[in-house]
Amino acid sequence: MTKGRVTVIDIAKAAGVSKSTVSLVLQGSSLVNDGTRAKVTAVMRELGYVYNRGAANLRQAGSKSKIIGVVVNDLTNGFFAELAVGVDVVVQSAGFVQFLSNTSESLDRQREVIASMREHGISGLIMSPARGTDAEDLKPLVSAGIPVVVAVRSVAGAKVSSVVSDNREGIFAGVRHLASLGHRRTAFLGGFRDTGVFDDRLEGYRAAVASCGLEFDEDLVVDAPPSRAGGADAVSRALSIAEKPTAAVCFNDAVAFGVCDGLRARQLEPGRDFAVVGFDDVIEAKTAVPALTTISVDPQGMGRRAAQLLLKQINAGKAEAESIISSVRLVVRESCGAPFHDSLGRRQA
Amino acid sequence: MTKGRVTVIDIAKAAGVSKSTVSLVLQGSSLVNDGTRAKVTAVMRELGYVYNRGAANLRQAGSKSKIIGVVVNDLTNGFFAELAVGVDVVVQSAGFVQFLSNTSESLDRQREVIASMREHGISGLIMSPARGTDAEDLKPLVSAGIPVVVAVRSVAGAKVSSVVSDNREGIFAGVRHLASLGHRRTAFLGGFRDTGVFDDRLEGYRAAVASCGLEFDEDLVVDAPPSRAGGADAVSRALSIAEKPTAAVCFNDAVAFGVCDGLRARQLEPGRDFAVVGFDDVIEAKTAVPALTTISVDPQGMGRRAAQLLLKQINAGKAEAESIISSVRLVVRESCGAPFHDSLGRRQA
DNA sequence: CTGTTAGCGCCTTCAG
DNA sequence: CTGAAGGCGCTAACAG
Repeated sequence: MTKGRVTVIDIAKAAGVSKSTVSLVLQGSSLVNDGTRAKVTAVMRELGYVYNRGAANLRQAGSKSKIIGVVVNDLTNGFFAELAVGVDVVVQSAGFVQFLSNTSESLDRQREVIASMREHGISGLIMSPARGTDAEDLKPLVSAGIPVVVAVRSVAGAKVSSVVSDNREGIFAGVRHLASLGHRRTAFLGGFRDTGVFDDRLEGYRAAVASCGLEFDEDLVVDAPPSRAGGADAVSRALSIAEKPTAAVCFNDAVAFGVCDGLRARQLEPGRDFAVVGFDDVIEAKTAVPALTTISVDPQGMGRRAAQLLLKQINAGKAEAESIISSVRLVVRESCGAPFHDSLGRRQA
Repeated sequence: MTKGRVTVIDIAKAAGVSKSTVSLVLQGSSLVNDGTRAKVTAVMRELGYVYNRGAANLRQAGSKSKIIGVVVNDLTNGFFAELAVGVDVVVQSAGFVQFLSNTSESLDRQREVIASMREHGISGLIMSPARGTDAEDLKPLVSAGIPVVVAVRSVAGAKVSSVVSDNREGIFAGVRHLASLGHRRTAFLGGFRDTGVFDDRLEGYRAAVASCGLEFDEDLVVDAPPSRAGGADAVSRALSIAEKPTAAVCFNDAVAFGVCDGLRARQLEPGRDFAVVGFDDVIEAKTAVPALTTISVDPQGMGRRAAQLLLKQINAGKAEAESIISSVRLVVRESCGAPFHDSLGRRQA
């Protein structure tokens, strides 16, 4: 049974037709007699034939491999896992399969996996780039005519399509929401300063502060790793300054959770003693009993959109880069309350 | 620059050697002059040559495609995302790439992706099977000589290797831990009854109850979807019975979080008014300020082990199925306390 | 509608 | 150490 692979020739012989006929059946061509087709498919099933895409792909001039590469900076982060799932959904239903690799924010690793993917002849690439990714890194891809879509994080100067969320607007809305509840000192917590996403969100923060007639205070911007631990750290630093904030918008939900941890460690109840707004809506937030008000982006949706964009470009042969800014939504959870605070972060009345 | 693909012929011509020489260089053969090798590699870089694995693979009799398939039932679940990352780590460092697909527990989808992967000539498959996966589903793979490793969930009757955690022992330890703290009525919450994992864990529960000289009460076993919402539901059902439990071991961490949600909704503080033990250690638990005592399994570690096992089998050509039972660890978090309770779940003293 | 004839890009003899 | 053939499994023209 394991006597070498079953090929079109085998099934042609067994079905008493020629290989070309088999090939036509394989491609669902209408040029073949229904009876013949039935017989051929029957034989294929019987012999346990499996199509060899590698060979087909080799023959077919171009490189329509039906495989698309997906590179993610941190699959361990629920947000990116959801993104990958979103991509997978449309990729799968389009008859493609996805190479998925995790870079753990390592540029070297990213280079390696992209190289490896190229060797396998991917017909397109979707990536949420590792921090520090340069337009130069994508250069070889685009000059080889491989469509690329970057997601979540954009790569400055790269002539590729992108799907990013409306970072500026999200934070803007969050800060204004808090301001409308009476908060006059809202901190911006978490995130790495060397990223475009941080820049965009910080810009939203500044804009909102300005538009509310408040004063921008550099001390209220506390960078930290975008993790739960980072959030706990950030809030403790934020609360150690003279004029304490009474609320915070967080770089992402992981940070927000960490901020809650940090608050509780100081006997402050998030949502009651200190208002917290998260960003990104990772898994926990979705499946949870409401805990935080969040600026919600739909990672699966972004993944789907990125994949659709990529497929469009693959099918179109060649199209210029296109950018999608995925809109965000402020989700106010009733249960987290919206207290007014004094300048020490204590609840008023 | 996009004038068709650069092939070995192109680079041979440009370097003034024959294609075979180039081929030898590609495989790092020692049969080639150092000077020649240098020149060839230089030309390769210059012309932007990319190795075509598809073609190589086609020629090389067998099907050592350097790609391994990974099928996961729910990538959205941090546990499985970690598993995939673990697999990726060793797969990548072995020079393979991974096809990763998500089945969302759909058997149809699972069949499709496996078929698709076969067409692409995967040299091995790692899967955490969708619920209801049958030994029959894996039959074609094994009879085609493709090594398969199932992870997390075993498939009864399938002659494939597996890497599962010690479910029985984990729950056993959890229940005994609670008993040692004085809990005499510990519930077992969450999980689907139609899975082998549930069976194993339930068996551990029964064994522990017996070994502690307690009475087994069917009412204390509450099945529910292994999600946060399921956990909230399960605990509310568990607390609605006459003789209330004072503690619970949970099917997994998602359930445990849900249980905490449910407790808080009833003004009970988890860890103080009701002891909760989680299982699986998904991301939240690891990055969190300690919240729960958990029965900890290391999903990345399982992924790594599964991948190593698979690679071993791939390299060995053929080996019989091998099973690894990944040990678990009871992690007691100080901060969650270990209170004694009365039969109403109220804290004593 | 079906059979024949060439290769896709690469790797493996097998001689030079 | 290098060059010349042949073929992996499949598809793309053409003939029949």
